[in-house]
Amino acid sequence: MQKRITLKTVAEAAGVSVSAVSMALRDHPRISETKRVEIKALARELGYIYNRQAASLRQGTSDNISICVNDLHNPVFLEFLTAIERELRQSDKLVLLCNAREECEIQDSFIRRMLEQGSSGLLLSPVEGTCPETLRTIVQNNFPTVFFTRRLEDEGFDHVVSDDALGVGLAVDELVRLGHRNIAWIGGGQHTSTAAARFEGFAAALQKHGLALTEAMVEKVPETGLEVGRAAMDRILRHAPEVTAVACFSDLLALGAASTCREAGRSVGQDISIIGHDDLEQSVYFDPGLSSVRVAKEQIGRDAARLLLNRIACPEAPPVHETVAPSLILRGTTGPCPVR
Amino acid sequence: MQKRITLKTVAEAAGVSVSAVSMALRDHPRISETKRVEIKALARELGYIYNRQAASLRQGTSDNISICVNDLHNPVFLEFLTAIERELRQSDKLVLLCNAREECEIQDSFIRRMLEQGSSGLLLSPVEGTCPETLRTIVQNNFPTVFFTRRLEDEGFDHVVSDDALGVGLAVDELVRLGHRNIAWIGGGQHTSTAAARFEGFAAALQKHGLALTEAMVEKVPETGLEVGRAAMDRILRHAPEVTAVACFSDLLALGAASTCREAGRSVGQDISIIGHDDLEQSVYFDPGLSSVRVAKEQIGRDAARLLLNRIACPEAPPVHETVAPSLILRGTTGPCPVR
DNA sequence: CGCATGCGCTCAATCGTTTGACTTCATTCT
DNA sequence: AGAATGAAGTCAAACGATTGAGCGCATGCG
Repeated sequence: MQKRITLKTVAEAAGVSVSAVSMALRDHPRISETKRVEIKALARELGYIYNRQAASLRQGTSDNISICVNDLHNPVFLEFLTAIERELRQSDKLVLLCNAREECEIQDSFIRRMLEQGSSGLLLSPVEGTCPETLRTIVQNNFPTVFFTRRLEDEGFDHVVSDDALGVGLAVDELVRLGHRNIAWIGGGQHTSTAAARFEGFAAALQKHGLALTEAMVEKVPETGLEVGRAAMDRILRHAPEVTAVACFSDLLALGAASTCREAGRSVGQDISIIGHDDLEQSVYFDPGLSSVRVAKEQIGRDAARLLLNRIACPEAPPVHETVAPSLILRGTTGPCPVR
Repeated sequence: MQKRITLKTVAEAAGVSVSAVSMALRDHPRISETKRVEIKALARELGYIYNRQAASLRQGTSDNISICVNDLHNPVFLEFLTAIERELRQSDKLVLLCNAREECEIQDSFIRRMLEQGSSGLLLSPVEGTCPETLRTIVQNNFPTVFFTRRLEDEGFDHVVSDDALGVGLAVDELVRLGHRNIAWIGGGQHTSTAAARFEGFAAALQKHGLALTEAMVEKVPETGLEVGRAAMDRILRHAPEVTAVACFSDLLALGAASTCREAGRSVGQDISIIGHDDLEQSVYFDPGLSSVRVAKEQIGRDAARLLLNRIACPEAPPVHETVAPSLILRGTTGPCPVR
């Protein structure tokens, strides 16, 4: 096994100094056109591999960016990631991804590791119950960080989130307009800003329309999976049969709820209306298509990425808080309130 | 903004040499118990952050491992990842993840970047049409690499895959046992080992049972999403109405197909049987539960990770090829062939 | 002709950590 | 007593790329 090809190897082969090679490869003007071409060709031929560890040790910077997502099991995060990566690829940053699976420990060790690796910034959709220790690490090392999808109470950090309360408000308004009076809620049992805001939006909207919020009509489930939605809907059908419409924290919950309704012989969109939240790419393909609150994922991802680049360039700027308005997408799961 | 805290900072504060601090932090026996405790406490107090770039530059090794997945849109890859990460976390390796979104260029630049970063190994579920250039990069730098879920024709690499042909064979056997004679196929239009093997398994099984394979009954779609499955099933219903059972390349396709059938008024599991492949975690929650070929994701992920660690430890060992047998999981979407 | 200018390149220090060689001092063995 | 051993550190040379300073050499100008 031969030794690693370094600048030195190339320099010796080309009969020039190490610095000349370094500069040639980076198109530094101090090196002549002819030499540059020659050196580059030689480097390629020898199979030279740039050593970023050495480079960034010397320079004190790196051009990779870390993303830590609370849980990839919800496909909505994939959509955020796509938008973020699209934006960051343009600036030739490498994106390193971590799926924290809603475990604080995973998130923690990833962040620490990224600091050790010299990552230049972090995009964070924090896990439920993110420990203060983690935040301290970020602050102490002033690690450029932008929160997205979920924010913290601490106002000192940048964040880009959806206007969750507004979104649920839009959903409830539409259900009321369709004549529904007994509207249930599924989701929002997590201790996250998103869960809190969406439920508050629900409660506020009910109040605005003078509707009651009874205990049997609220299912504060702690997760967002399909199966959880199914079970929650089952409880609602049994304990609150008067319900004709359901607003859900997420599309996954809504799809689960719809499946329970169908099983119970209630036609979704006619006997009972269901609205999700997030507007997953695949929600349009369900039968009937899921009505949902469309979170501006493209914009949130893009803006979070840009904000991070700004923050890296200018660490002392005051924190930026961005709240992006969602919109309502109506498909087949919502319809007029059935007459008794 | 203060300068970065380094070993030197800590050493000066503790009144010892830089090497002493380095050794103390790594529990080197040459440092006494008392000094070690003292130095560690001081390092923590000062907020010392280990600089891995410097360390691995010096050592010529790093302890992070890269995973590149062809496309996270299929949730089955999340399940593989979970298994892999579980295994690697034990050995205190950092896992760096890339979603190649089935684009060769993304995969390519990730791999190159990982070489530059000094990643110690790669787990790769290669994108469709992985270019030879990429493989050359891997070989030339003898970058320890294990392929999983999809393999290459090149026998020189390690791989861990499911026995795809066997899996589809099991599915067809079951459908035949249930009395079906007109069995259609959806999927497998991609240029991947998985697509080829699953379709071959289908064709071979039909032949074994003396059944015909007509063109109208084969939908070689190039993707695996829900919507593609829906469209494919639609074409089958129109052009091959005699079909009573469908074997699919993936669960996503199968779920799409099932949705089309329901829409067309065909009761899935009674009028028509559908079998998926992969056995996604969520497939059990659909209504009716999806029958599927269960790929041993836990085992494949675990073994791929272990294989990689072996490969890293021993780069010259002969390549290992592992094929893991899947099993058949029957739920509600399969039933006896309806009598005419 | 002599001196400044600038081009094109080399030199050497540097980033932070690791590690084999070396030092110092105390203790043990012969 | 003198040599040998060992414990607990220190020293300095790496790892590979970058970069400010420096150095010939040719050209231009007065």
